[in-house]
Amino acid sequence: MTIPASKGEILTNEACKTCSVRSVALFKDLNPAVFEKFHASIRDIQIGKGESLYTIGQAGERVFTIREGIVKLVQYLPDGSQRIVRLLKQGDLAGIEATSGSDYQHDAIALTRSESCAIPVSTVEFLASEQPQLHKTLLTKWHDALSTSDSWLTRLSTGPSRYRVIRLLIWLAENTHEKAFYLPGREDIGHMLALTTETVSRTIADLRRDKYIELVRSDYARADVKKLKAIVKDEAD
Amino acid sequence: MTIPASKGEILTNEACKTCSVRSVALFKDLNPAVFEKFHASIRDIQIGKGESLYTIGQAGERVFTIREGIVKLVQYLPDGSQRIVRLLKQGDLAGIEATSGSDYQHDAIALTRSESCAIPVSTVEFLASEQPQLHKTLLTKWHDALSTSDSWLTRLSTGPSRYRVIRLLIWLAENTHEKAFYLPGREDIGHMLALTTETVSRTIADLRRDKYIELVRSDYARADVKKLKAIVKDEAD
DNA sequence: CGTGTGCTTGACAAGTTTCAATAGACGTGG
DNA sequence: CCACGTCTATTGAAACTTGTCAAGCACACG
Repeated sequence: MTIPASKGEILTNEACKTCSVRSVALFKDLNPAVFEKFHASIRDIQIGKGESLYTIGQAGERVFTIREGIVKLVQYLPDGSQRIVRLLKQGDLAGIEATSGSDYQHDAIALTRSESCAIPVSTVEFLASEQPQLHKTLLTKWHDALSTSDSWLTRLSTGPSRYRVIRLLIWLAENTHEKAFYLPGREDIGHMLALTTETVSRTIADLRRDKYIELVRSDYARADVKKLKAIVKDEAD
Repeated sequence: MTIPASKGEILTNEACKTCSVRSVALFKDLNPAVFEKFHASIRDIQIGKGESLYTIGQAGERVFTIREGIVKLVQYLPDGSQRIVRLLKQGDLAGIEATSGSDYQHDAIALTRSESCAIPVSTVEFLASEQPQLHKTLLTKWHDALSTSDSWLTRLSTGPSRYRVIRLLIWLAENTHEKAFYLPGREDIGHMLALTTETVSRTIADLRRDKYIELVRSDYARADVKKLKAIVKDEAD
């Protein structure tokens, strides 16, 4: 199921310059002349739903800037049960632990068809030594990851099932530009919130009956974010 | 309750050279001559149980290397309930988000009397520009924080209360050099595991009756780690 | 037009919280 | 030195939430 990163295509320089995530990407502040020299080491990786970018325990040789799609990071307990510890979306960096010389700590699996740039760690390291600003961008990426992790502990793993599901829906709705957002399968949601699929299914069915959310397709939904926030007493925007 | 970091004492250069956490500290690889120039900006901060190193929302001006004690990082939900997202111990870095220019994201409160070194972010930044190795050490610290966060999601926030308590006890026992380890109050444990104090109390009382743990004082315990691991099917050492 | 996969629902069991009361530990001041 | 108040831990009983097991349903795909 894993797609070797080395299999990807090389993107044209032009494609990189007009990239949708350029403004938040790792190399956003990089001197174009310097960047051009290393451009060829970067691969365009496209994977379908259910395919993986990398696997837990693999040597961390590349980081992946997500351009499109949603990727789950999964860890496992000794009994085989799993936990989704984060979702990555446009602009996020997958496999960031590779930049500290570590093996990958998760399975990175696409929830939706995904596009990403695979960047060798050696490229990151070399460019960072030439352009110190990259260090700062990298720290920001670490910071984002840790903030998200903390937020998952505080907001998605605390309180009754209804609140957890609602907070996840708010997150999904607010991290999408379209009116409708991707709604993961009940089992995946369960693995994000430490709940069973049945409990998640009941909760979502309830929220639909109460008109807080509405399915536009089996895996796309629209939500009344304002009302949802009122329920969990989240600060209004 | 917060102790302004600027109030701390200056440590002698000698004290730094023989520091107990020197081998894992931020400046472990630093050229002594360079270090000496910035030594004076570092303060020795000692705080008692219940006092805080910094508070959520404060401008992140310093990072703190913990030399002694246990510090909890706390976040809050809109309804006022709290969640402990990590515990810091000897060698860990508190307030690491300050190095990415962010405000502090938690309340950092001592569970036991604690000693730490307060290092201005400006010092870290300047030294990093002189000694690139420091960048790598810093990335390692970020990586440690994120690994711990992931592990709290996977191991401490998943499964029945008994398993969560046991996994926390294992963590506490393994992160202590003495035979007995610090056992936090039931309420704090509850905030780490997303359980009520009553549930935690019952679970710990049960584990005591079943002889898996034994209190040597109200807040210190000894545990049969091997048996505990067998229960949660953790890989034996 | 079956077959598979994922979603929903029901009924019951198990686990957890809630509310309330009691018991212990500890420090203060009489 | 003991009495008292405070704070934390423990325990019980009832209410509630979530998990488990089992069945039915819907939609997609071959």
